[in-house]
Amino acid sequence: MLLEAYLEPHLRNALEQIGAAELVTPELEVPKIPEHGDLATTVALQLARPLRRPPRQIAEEIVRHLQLPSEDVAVEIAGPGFINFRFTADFFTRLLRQIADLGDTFGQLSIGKGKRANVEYVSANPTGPLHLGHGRNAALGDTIANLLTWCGYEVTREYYFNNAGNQMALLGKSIYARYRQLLGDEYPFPSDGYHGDYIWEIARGLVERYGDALREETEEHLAICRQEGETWCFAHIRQTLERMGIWHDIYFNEDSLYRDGKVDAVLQALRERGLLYEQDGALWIALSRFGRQDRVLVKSTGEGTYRLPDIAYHRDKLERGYDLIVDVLGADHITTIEDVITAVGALGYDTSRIKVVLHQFVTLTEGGQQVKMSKRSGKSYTLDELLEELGPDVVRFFFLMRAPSTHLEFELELARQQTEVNPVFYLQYAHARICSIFRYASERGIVPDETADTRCLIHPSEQALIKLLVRFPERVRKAAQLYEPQLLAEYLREVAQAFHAFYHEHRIIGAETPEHMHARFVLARLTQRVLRNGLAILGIQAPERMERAAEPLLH
RNA sequence: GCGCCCGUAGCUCAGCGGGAUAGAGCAUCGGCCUUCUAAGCCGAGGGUCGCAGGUUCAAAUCCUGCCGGGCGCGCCA
Repeated sequence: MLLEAYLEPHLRNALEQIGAAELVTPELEVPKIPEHGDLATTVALQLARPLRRPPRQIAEEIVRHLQLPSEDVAVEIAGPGFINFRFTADFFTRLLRQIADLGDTFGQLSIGKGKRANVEYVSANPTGPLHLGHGRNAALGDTIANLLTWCGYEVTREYYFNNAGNQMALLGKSIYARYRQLLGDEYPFPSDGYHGDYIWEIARGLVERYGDALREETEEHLAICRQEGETWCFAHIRQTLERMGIWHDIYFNEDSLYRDGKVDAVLQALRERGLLYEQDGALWIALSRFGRQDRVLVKSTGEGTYRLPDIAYHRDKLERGYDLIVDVLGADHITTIEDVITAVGALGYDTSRIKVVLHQFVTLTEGGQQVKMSKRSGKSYTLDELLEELGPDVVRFFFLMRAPSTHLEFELELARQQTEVNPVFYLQYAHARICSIFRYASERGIVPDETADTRCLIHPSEQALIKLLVRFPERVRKAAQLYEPQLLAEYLREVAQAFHAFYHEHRIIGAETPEHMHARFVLARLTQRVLRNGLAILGIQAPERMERAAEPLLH
C-alpha cells in the first residue's frame, strides 16, 4: 500500500470542496528533506495564479477542508505554501508488520500482468568474441527483462543475428587465409579481414580436422570455414553470456526471414502502399514522406540491405502479438532503428508498442588513462577477459550503475584494485551481514519470531530504514517503466546504507528487551529480502557470507 | 551540414515527468572495533549545476541559441 494512495483521495476531496479540483491534479511527492515530512503537495502554490490569491491562504483553506483518514497523519503548512504530511512512527511500524507478512511477494507489481513482452538484446553477429559494448548491452537487456518479469510480464528474451551477410563471408575468408598460412602457403590475408587470435585458433582446428583437404579455394571450402567460424563464435558468445548469467529464449536468425517469405511479404506490403520506387537500379523506400531520408532496401545487385530484414523482423515481432517490444541497442543504431520503426508504422502497425533503449558507448580506463588494448592479448579488451579479471557481479554492476543514455567510463582500477571499496561489495556486504546475524542467532538457539509486534521500532535509524523499505515497489516500478536499472542500483545502495547505520546504532541480539530483539529481526528480515530481490533483478549474487579482509598485523 | 546523447564537487556520476538548504562513490582530512562481519559507521572540507536568453509564483530540471565532447548520417551490419 502506497502512502500516496492513502492520502490522495482526501486531498482531491478537499480540492473539490474549495472548487479547485479542475484546476490542478492532487499530486503528492516525497520531500527531499525529512524535516519536510513524509509526503508533500504543492497544489496551493499551483493554485495561486488561477485563484489570484496568496498561496499560503489557499493552503490554509485546503487544510481546513481536509479530512484526514486517521490520527496517524498530521498536516502542516510550510514555506510559501507547501502542505506537508507527516505520519506517526507508530503508523510506519504497523506498515512494516503488514509488509513483512507479504513475504517474497512484497514489491512484485501487476502492471504487466496478463501481458507479453519481448526484449531483444546482445544480438551480436557471430563474427568474434563479445566486447565491452556488448557487455553493457547484455547487462542492460537482461536486467530490463528481469524488471519486466518482476512487473508481471511474461517475458521472451530474444537474440537476433545474421549469419549470411558480407560480414560472415569475410569471417570465412579470414579463416581460410589463416588456414592456408598454417599449411605453409603464402596466401594474402583479406585487407579488411578479422585479425583476432581466435581466427588462428579456428584455423588450427580446421587443420587438425581436415589436414590439407580444404586447400583448394572453392565455394564449398570457404563455406566450411565460414560455418566453422560461426559455430566457434556462437559457442564462445554463449559461454561468455552464461558467465554473466544470461540466456535467451529465442535465437532469431535473420536468414529465416528470407526463407519464410517474410522479406518478400514486407516488400509487397510496402509496394502496395506506394512507398517503394526504383532508382539507379536499386529499390528505395520513400521515408522522406515521414520527414526522414529515403533509403535503399534492395541493392542493384538484388541483395537486400540490412534495413530490409530489420523491417521484416520488427513486423514479425509485432505480428507475434507482444504487448511490449523492447530493443536494446548501442547508440550507433539510432538512425537505422528510427527508419525501421517509421517503415513499420507506415505499414499501419502500432509502433507505440516498440520501446527502444539506446545506450551510449563504453570506454575502459585505468588510472584515468584510456585503455584500448588488453595487456595480455595485445588486442582490444574482450568481455571475457573483463569477466575473468573481475567476476560477473562487478562487471554487471558497473555496466548497470550508470544511466543508459550517458557514456560509461569503466574504471579498471576502481573495479579491480579497490575490490574492498567497490560499490558492489557494499550492497552484498549488507546482505551477508544480515545473514550472519541470523546465523549467529541460530547458533545460540535463538529463534526469531517472524510474527513479532514491531511497534517498538521508533528510533530515527529504525524509522529511516522502514521508510526506505516501504518505497521498494514504487522504486522498482520507476526503474522498470523508464528502463533505467541504475535507479534500482541507487535505491539498493540507499537501503544498504540505512541498514548499516541502523546496525551500528542498535543491537539485535542483545537488544534492550526481547520485544526489541524480535521486532528488529523482522526489520532485518525484510531488509534482507529487499536486498536479495533487488540484487536478483540486477542479476547479482546476494552472498550469505563474505570473506573478511585479512588485517595487517600491527607491531 | 543534419540527427541522437552528454556537459553537475579534484575524478566518475545520481538527481533532470519543475518545487523549499543540489547528492553519492572515489580521492583528502579527523574520530569509532573486549558484544550480532570495520568490505562498516560518524564527521569535515570541496559546486558560477557549460554559457546566454526565455517560460513560470518556482528552473540543475522545460524551451531557444551558442560553446565543448561522444556517436551516427553507405547500394556495410
